Order: sequence, then C-alpha cells, then structure tokens
Amino acid sequence: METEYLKVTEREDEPVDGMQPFDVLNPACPSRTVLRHLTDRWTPLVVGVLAAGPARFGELRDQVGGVTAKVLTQTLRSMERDGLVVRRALATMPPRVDYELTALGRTLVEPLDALRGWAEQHAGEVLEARSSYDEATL
Amino acid sequence: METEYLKVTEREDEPVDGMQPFDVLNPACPSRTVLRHLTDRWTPLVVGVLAAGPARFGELRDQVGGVTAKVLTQTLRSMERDGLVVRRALATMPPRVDYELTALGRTLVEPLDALRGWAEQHAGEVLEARSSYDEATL
DNA sequence: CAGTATCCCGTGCGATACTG
DNA sequence: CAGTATCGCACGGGATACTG
Repeated sequence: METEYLKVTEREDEPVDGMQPFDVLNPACPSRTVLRHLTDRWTPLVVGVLAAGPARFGELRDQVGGVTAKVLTQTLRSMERDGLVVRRALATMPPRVDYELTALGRTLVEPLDALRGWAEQHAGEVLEARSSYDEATL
Repeated sequence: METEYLKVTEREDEPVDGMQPFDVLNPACPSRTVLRHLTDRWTPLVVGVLAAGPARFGELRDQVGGVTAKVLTQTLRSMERDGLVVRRALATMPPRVDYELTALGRTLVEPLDALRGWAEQHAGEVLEARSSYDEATL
C-alpha cells in the first residue's frame, strides 16, 4: 500500500495513535524537502548563531564566515518560509532587520548543534581517515 | 590572530587543555568540509539504514528510496574515505559487498537520526508554515 | 550483483554592481 | 544597512547503457 501525502487537516491537538506518516526513506515523502532544507549549506550555521539570541542581518553575515548577502538572504527567506525564523524589519533609515528563531526553530538548535559539534570534534579523525584513504589509493 | 589548520601531529591520547581548533563558522576551517559531507543528500539516509546493522549494496539501494547506483556508490565511497564506513567485498560470483558503520560512523547515528527524526516529526508544521507564507506572499 | 561509463542538466552558490 | 539585480558556472546529482 502506498502512503499518500495529503495535507493534514486534522486538529493537531488530538494526536492520532501511532501516527507517523512521514518517512524520509520514501522519495515521495515531503519530509525529504524538510530534511534537505535543514542540511542546506548555511542553515545549520545560521541556526547556530541565532541560538545565542536574535541578530541583525549584518551580524549574521559577519559571524557566518564566507556567506554573501545574497545567499544569506535566500537562506533566511527559506527558513522564514519554513517557520524556523521570524524577520522583523524596522523601516528606519538606515534600516534595521532582526532575525530570531521561532519556537519551532529553537527545537532545531539541539540537533543541529549536535551535528556541528560532531563535525568540529571529529574533524581530526576524518582528516586522518582521508589521508589514509588517499594514500592507500595512490 | 589567524588559526592555522595544520595537520594535527600530537598524540591524541594526551588531550590538550581547552583545545578546540575547529570552528565551523570559519570559512577556512576543514570542519566545514566535514559538515558538508554529513549533510550530503544521501549520507543521513545511508547512516540511518546502516544504523540497524551491516547491509549489502542492493539492500541499501532498495531501502534508500530514489537513489541511483551511481550516486549511492559515490556517497558510500565518500563515507568510506571519511572513515564512517567499511566496505567489505567478497570476490565471489555473483559478487557480494557489505557496508558497515565504523566506530566513528556509529557516533554519527544519534545526531543524524535526531535530524531525521526532526524532519519527520515536524514536517507537518513546516508544511503548514510554507502554506501560510506562500498564501501571504500572493 | 555491484558496480562503471557516459552523457547531461538544474540549481545552488558565488562575484560583482547597484539601490531605497 | 540590508538588501536586490544580473550574470555565470561548477558540481552534485540523475538517466541510461554496459560489464566483470
């Protein structure tokens, strides 16, 4: 039987027993696109920075090394659309725009930080593994 | 002062105090490439499947919906190079190749499964957020 | 069965310049 | 300051066919 991915219209305050309709292993499942966004190039880094609290656009651009304004904007828009971030724009001159994690976005801090932590903590081992592999493959 | 990313030659059994040389926010830091690989399209899914135990190539291809042999091979090779997976090939006919997570790879199961779990559990909310956003943006 | 070999393409991402 | 507008491209990824 194929699972259809209809829009969920049920009230989410009446949880359905054992309902787990989303399966990342299924290529047709929308959770795929969700996971894909989480693993976008800059999303984990932006979440990491915003975990410390709201930040202005420029602060984000400065903290997240290497990102350009255009791509940072794209990333933030995508995150906003996915409900991970709120954008609050002050129509002053010069303008000021603050970004802040939503409640949903905050639930991402832990898992994404874990990943980021893994990368930093095990980078050494991975680098060594690569050397070994490349050497053996000569 | 700029941190240089030299090959770590120190014995890793004598931990250096507060040593945390890797910083994902630094565009020059090698941990960037590590994180990038972890967030490759198929890596989280492959890790998820291999978490249950070793698997043959065909099993992986079947379980990870939508992946082609070529790309799965690329993913597995990259993971092998990074020391996350061991490839064990039996030179029988027909051939049989088993893939298994290394000790290092196993430490990834928890963080990556957390991410995958997040995607599945919050897919509904994200989908709704997207609808709202798109509707408001009309 | 477990891959390669080719060919090919969208798009994520970057560089640069410009603006309200 | 916080973007947008353009242009351009490498490259991650896919379709298909073939092989030890």
